[in-house]
Amino acid sequence: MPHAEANLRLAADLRLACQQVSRRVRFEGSQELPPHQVSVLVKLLDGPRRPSELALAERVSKPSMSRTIGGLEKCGWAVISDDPDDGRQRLVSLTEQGRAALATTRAERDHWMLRSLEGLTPEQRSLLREAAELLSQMMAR
Amino acid sequence: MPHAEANLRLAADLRLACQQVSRRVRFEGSQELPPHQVSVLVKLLDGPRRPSELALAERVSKPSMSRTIGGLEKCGWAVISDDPDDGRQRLVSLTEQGRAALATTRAERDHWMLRSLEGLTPEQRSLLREAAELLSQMMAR
DNA sequence: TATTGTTATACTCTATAACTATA
DNA sequence: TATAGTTATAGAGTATAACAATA
Repeated sequence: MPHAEANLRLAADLRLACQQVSRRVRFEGSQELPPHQVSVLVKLLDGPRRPSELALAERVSKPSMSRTIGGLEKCGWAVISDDPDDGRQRLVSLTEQGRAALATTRAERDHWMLRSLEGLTPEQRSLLREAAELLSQMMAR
Repeated sequence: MPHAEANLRLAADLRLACQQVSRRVRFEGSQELPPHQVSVLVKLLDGPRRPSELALAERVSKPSMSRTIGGLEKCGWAVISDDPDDGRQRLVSLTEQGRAALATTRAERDHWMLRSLEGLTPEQRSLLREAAELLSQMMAR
């Protein structure tokens, strides 16, 4: 079946292309914040979260998340407060400095991507716009 | 200028989509080989490489690469030999087992991507094929 | 007794600095 | 003296197991 082969090649090429973009964005786009911190800060944009929620969402262990949010607090990018209703639980919240640090990192990465788009035709940009939307939908499923 | 804003949004969306694909491929696609080992094994596919070449290409320090290739050798996925012409230099080569381990990991990751493509129309697949090719060209520059 | 989170401990990958061997 | 690579050591980030506090 030639369809199956073409699909597999598409899968391989698309995966490699996305991984290459991702890798280069991370290495060349910015060195401000490490990836695991960025990922947690992004989740905190929507509002405060409990450590175990974050650990589950980030697919890391609870001790690892303890350490990560400890680092964020130490840097002044998040604050950890006690839950008044349940003494076992805690709540991690983004600070203004954290929001600013995240914005800087994101802007740097976007700028790297923007430079990669230089020289493309309007048709090529349109193609990538549609592809980005489709990929985003696929990943949301 | 509305063009600049649209381009920035494209850059941000495309970056996020690629990073999301990359992240999920890595977490959900396979656990066989760690990313830094995969990356080195891929470079060895083209032929033997010197440790310092690999360190430069991977953007890691020479001691870090020493450790990585030491691990590859210990697992039987690469062999490290001396250069007969220059006693300072060494050469890292892929073994058949290394080639097989890499193929397995890649197949697992491609399969994950293939599942993500399920349910797409021929037009959508065609869109992603063109996008993958374009992204690949952009990253090669 | 179950749940939330932290501490204790260890492993991996990273780095810089110091060292060995060769040119 | 310069270069290729390794060893020494330390700093992150990860994990599991054991613990403390609370429900």
